[in-house]
Amino acid sequence: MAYYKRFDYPAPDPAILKKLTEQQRDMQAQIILQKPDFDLKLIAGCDSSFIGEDSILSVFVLLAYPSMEVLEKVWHHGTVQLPYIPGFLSFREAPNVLEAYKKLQQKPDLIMVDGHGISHPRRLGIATHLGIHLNKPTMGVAKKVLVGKYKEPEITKGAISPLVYKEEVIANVLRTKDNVKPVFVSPGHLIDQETATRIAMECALKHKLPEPTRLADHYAAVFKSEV
DNA sequence: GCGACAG
DNA sequence: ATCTTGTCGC
Repeated sequence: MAYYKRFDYPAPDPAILKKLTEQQRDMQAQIILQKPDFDLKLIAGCDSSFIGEDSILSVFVLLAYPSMEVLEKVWHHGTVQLPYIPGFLSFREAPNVLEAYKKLQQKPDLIMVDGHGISHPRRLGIATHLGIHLNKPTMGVAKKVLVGKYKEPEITKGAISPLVYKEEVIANVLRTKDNVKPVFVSPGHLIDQETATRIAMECALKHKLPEPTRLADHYAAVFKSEV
């Protein structure tokens, strides 16, 4: 059996990959990046963790903005159908994430996703993917770069540096805490780069990760013991 | 051909 | 993502 590069995963069926890329092409045409029209009151944080090789646990935490008070936390446990392949993360995780989203009693004005938005080879990171499926403003906060080049931002909190890919700014490298590695903030859908960056900074209290994704990550670990 | 590669 | 020990700093 063919294996994908250095990963020990079976290579995806070429026919499946073709369908995925075609789907991405269609989604590409729908990405809207502009000043959001919402009056931000509710913001959600989203994150997934794995239990074994194909068992996934997705979590949503709903917070009041700007108080950052936790209002709801929901999760969904399921099975993934595809291996992790850089650039195709959303096809592996989004189905389960969408199931978790359905369990929220109240829907947020904006979703902050653990991962990239448009800072992706085809501008379709998981934050963008989810935004299009839900027709909801989304933004991505990633811990590591996927594509693009950047200069290290100043070492002080609040410093930003553009992430450039093919002559285009696709994210802001944002220092959310002094002397700590920066995060990569990019718009997902129905929001613009400036607003996404401002909100990420406003939600960064005492930690590197903004509260929404930090708490989603935290509760993912907590709920894991309940599965 | 050689690295790089979200979670 | 996950597997893992000690270690540095607020």
